[in-house]
Amino acid sequence: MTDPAWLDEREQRAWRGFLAVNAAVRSRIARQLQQETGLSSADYAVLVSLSEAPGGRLRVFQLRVAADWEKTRLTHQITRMTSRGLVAREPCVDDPRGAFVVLTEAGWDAITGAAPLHVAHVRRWFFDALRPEQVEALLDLNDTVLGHLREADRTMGVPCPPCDVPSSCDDVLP
Amino acid sequence: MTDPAWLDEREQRAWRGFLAVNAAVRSRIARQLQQETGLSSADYAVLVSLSEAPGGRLRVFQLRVAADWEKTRLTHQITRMTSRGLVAREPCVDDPRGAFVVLTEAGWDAITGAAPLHVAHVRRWFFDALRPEQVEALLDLNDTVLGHLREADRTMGVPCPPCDVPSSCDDVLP
DNA sequence: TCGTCATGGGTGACGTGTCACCGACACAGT
DNA sequence: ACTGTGTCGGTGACACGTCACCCATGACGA
Repeated sequence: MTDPAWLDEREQRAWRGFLAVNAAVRSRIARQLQQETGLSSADYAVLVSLSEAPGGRLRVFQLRVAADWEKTRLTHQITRMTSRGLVAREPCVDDPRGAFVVLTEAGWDAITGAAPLHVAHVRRWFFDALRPEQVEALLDLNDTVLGHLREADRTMGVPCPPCDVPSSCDDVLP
Repeated sequence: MTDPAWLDEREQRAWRGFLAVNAAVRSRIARQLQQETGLSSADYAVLVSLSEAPGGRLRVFQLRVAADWEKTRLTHQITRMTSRGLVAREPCVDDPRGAFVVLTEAGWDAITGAAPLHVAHVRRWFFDALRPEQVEALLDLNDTVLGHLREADRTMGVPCPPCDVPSSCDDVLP
């Protein structure tokens, strides 16, 4: 192991590049999507998660786990999207303190219109640059780091997600 | 080439993982750094860029290029950091409409205190999980994608950075 | 000399994210 | 009944990021 108090030159480059690439790709895609559809990346992520759920409906905490967001962030996001007519809140009969979020007609239109554009941007700014073995390496790196984080959460007190939810997906999709 | 209107299963996993890993690692590091030092990731990035410049001084547009930030974002960030005493603005004698940003005493203290903690977090949440060949693959991926983006900028109208600056580094450093 | 345009930098409004805190409900032990 | 404690969800204040727009300076041609 090298000196743990600092990063060596390779690690430095790898870390800064890791941040720079992600920020650059995301900002390009977010800006274009915003201009073309009026949707932010956060809007898009919520719409995708809901559109992948049966009936376009999800409990708030399911959406929270699916997107790996903080509770309050999601509450505010839903409030704003409700005021724009993209989603709607519905009370939950089983659990009086629970609530559903449902895709509206306008929400369906928004996500079906935005998804092809978003895919095109992801291709253009990301996958068009990558060779197949680089995609493979990325998959490996993702699994490794996410597994590492989950393992750390597990050995500390963090419990498993409270409910069965498809998969973790942050920010921009698909 | 596969159907350009959609992502196949591997691409989907790679892309969502790319976003999820980055968000998870960054949020963990940002939260810990905030708790321990009161510095946000944006604060830290600015402090690092300034601390790497001779005299801890940089023209505003140099800082902007170094961090690859939007102009207004940097202006607001500097204003906030100035009000907290971490940096100071100084007029530029050469260019009457220019301005310098300078690290204050408190700014030096903040960055020298925060850097070792930050490095420890980057190790813990990121490099501790990675084998050397994964770091190598990440370096390759970074260069590939950043090169792709720069190439796209070049063939379109985007000019080169207006000034010679060390290197692009977004958000959190080192 | 007078427009015109590019550059360096800033301001204000507004959307977004986070923190501290609250309310309602369920369930445990006493 | 009575008080924790945990879960599900929300509110308000404040920090952060972006957009549209402004001001000042300087280069350049008519």
